[in-house]
Amino acid sequence: MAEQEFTNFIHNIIDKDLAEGVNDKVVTRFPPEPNGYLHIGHAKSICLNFGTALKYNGKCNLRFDDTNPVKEDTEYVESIEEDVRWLGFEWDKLLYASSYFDIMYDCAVKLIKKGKAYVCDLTADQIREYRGTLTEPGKESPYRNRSIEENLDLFERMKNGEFPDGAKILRAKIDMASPNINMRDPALYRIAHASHHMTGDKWCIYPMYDFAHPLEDAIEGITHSICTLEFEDHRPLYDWVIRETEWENPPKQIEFARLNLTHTVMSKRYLKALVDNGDVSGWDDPRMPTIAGIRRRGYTPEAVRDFCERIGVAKANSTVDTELLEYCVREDLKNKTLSKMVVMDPLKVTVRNYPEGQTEYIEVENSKNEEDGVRKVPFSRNLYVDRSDFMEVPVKGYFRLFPGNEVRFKGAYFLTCEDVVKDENGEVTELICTYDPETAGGGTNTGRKVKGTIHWVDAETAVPVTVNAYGSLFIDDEEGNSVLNPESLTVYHAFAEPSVAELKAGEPVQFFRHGYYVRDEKFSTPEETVFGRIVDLKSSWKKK
RNA sequence: UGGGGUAUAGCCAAGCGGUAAGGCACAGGACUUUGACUCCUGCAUGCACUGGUUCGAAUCCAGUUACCCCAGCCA
Repeated sequence: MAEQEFTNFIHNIIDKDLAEGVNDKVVTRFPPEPNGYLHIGHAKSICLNFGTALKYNGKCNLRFDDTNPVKEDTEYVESIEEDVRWLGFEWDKLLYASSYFDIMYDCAVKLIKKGKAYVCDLTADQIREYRGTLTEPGKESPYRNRSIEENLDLFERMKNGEFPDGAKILRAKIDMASPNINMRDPALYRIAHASHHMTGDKWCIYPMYDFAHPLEDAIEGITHSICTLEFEDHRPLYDWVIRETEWENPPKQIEFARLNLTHTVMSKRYLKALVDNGDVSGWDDPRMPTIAGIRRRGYTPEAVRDFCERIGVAKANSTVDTELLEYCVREDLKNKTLSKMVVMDPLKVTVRNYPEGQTEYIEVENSKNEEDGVRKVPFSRNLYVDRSDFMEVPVKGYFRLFPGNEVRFKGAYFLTCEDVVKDENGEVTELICTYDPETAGGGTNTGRKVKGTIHWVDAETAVPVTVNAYGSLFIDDEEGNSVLNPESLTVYHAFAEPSVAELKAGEPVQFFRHGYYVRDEKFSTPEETVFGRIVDLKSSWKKK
């Protein structure tokens, strides 16, 4: 695939900053809070941050924004590292916001000394009342004008653990009448007697996001701090913290719209509920929009990166059609997969005029690319074809198997359906066909043309496999809300040509007509080989 | 009804005063040992709406409308 140059409004900003000498280099960061698994929406942010650094020959850090000990866990740290690496990015430094707690504390003291922060004794409820509303200004806390000395003393005692959770809080002294609620004396430090996954019990006060994040960026020398739209209102506070704590090269916060995908729920809380309720097998269930899930489903990092570039970056809220993601997956897989013959819904075929007990080995190319070579596939009197490749009463335009019609069995012979065997319910259970020995190899030299070519497997040597056909986890209800799709998983007991037994776990393969699949080692057992569907083939026929 | 944002095709998205890129989807057609792949072709007299400025406006100005975000001691 030709590398295309994708650019976006953030690059425009950086170009300008570089041209004007605001910055002489580019340093970005991907700053997840380790409180859950990453999903495809995070992939957009990862590609943006790491990709931007790459484009400008700069650096990008992976930074865990672990300022809230009660929600964070090392398990998530590990999964995040793995996911970023899987996507193919290398961080310059692996960092933790928690390692800056000392510096942050000093910054808070500095603010107090400047008269820009104070310790407030109001309860959470009182603070909410004092904050005012969207349309009415707030009112000042009675503790707002404590002396610097008293604030210093109180804050130190907060740090020393003299007060219980919620008893006191450190606040910025900005403007209780600001139309921007974030500027109405926001909380800087709260008391939380909780054990932190990195710092243990060293601290019992923890910085709030609005205070911590700009400091983290400034400490690391981040030039462009890219975040999502909901933080736009926080930018004045971000800049305030940087300014008041007096940093020389202030980072610039730039906001972009987070990714939404059709038929996909991206909320961490909701995804966790799916896992907890047992609606899915885990965070890495192949139907989950998590990076772990799509990885196990067989999506490739190349495809995900391509997707993230194609969707672009802008400030308009939008919902990208899942079809584009699937297109990217097909696009990547089509040139790196071998093709195999697998019959999902088997229908027995007996080749009436083929010698009983005879088996021949037919040469079939492994893919469109000659360099992938050929393999031998057994053919005999008893075969299976896909039920969907036969229609007793063909609809207009159907050119596969139907009574009296001749089709090509891929790589083998031309076969004509002569008879149909049914059970007592009238179900077709078997097709009686004849083959033309003159058409060996697919009959290119007979001059006769057939419109249909279908895949098949030899009944004697076929390998039984279980195939999980993953569909959309969500569908829209009448109101257009996303609800769980009860048909998100269809299990097929299929028959495959013998060579699929050699397929390795995680190695994508194309099953003719059906799509791209991958062997799922997590489900496979010595007795049962399990494949999962990565993505369907596009077909103009199925839609008619 | 305070503040901050956003509106370009079915879905994304370029565009930054000189006459609407590109991709997905869709529709035709060619090719084909799988109806896939590949390759052609088509797809906004118009950029939320209404005015205005200008030789010229998606781009500038004014007003209007719609949608999103903000009242955690979450991030």
